Amino acid sequence: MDMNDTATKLLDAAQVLVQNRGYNAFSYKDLATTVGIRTASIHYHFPAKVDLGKALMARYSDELEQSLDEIDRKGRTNGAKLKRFIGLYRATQERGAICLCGSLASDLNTLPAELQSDVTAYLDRSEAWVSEKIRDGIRSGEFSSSGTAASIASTLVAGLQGGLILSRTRGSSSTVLNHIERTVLAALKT
Amino acid sequence: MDMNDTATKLLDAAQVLVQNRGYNAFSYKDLATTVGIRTASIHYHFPAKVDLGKALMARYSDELEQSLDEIDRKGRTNGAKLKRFIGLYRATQERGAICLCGSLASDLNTLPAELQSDVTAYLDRSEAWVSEKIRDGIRSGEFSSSGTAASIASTLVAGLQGGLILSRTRGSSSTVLNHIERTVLAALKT
DNA sequence: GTCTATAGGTGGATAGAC
DNA sequence: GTCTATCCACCTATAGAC
Repeated sequence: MDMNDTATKLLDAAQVLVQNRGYNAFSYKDLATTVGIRTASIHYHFPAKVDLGKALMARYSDELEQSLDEIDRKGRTNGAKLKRFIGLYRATQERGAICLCGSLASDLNTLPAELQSDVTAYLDRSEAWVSEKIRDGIRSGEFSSSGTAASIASTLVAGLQGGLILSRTRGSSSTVLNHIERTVLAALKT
Repeated sequence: MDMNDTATKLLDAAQVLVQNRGYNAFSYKDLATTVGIRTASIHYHFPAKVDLGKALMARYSDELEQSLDEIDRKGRTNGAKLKRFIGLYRATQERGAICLCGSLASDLNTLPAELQSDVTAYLDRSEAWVSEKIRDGIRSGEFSSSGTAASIASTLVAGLQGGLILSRTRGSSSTVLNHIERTVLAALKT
């Protein structure tokens, strides 16, 4: 899979546009301008917009799995793994963007059903992974929480998605993600 | 101000549409169909779409102030006040909607600048109010937190906004807001 | 694979009659 | 205040030449 083929360039450009403007606010024309071809040519690679959306979510979900694998390999404690997970969102924030999935989720009711389910699956997967790390940490004594793993995981994922959205109104100096990290990690040491 | 005049009906319909589908995904035609007039007539009340958006935010911000006033009057403790604040979001969730401001914030880069600043102001105000309750609670000894008021306030507001967005992918049985309430209130008793 | 040309629909918005 | 009629820009998508 050539990283410079047209399909990949289109996916890259589309992802930036969705993360910055939303699924309904970008057009094949925007894409065509960015990549340097005509709108009709895009339809050769992605017959309909929903096909582009599906491909976007497929790639984004693959990348999530790779990131989680890497975190599981490199993180030495569950706490360190959670910090690395939060780091994924920080990287998005630094680009002034929001999560691809958060963007799609906020437009959920306007999406084709086949795209909705991909969004749901991604968010479920994120939450399940976080929940697992917290559960492990509680079992091993690393954490000692008064709350359940599910409660804290839910709070973290919601906070990260909302935090990215809020931080765009604050500019690049936003400290929302730091606040969330601190609060959630503190909740794991009660 | 007649609650049944056309302008109010238009605002009501537009608010539902923005909270369910987003600012860019609703049209004057949708509005016209709902209210039972023609699209051209809408322009008499709101010359441009941005005027409608501004009016929507003005009303929503007024309602926030009223709600916060009421909460300050009726809530007996800071903890009770925070629970009531979370209750505002629960009401939105039960309608299957998201916060008007969360919806607009996720489309922020596509909005006219004059609307962007209204969104920012609303979110800042929410966070400032929450922060104040937490600070009061810490001072009075009701709370005993290891985190700062700003950190926890930020986490709560981000969590609520993100929580509403996530809970749409989970259907009406979503318990995200309960999780957030539990986690944040626990963070105030460390 | 990419192009030109075009279709068919929808967007916000305006002019002017009533 | 609401209507009809209309404008022009934009959207996704298709047909068919190259």
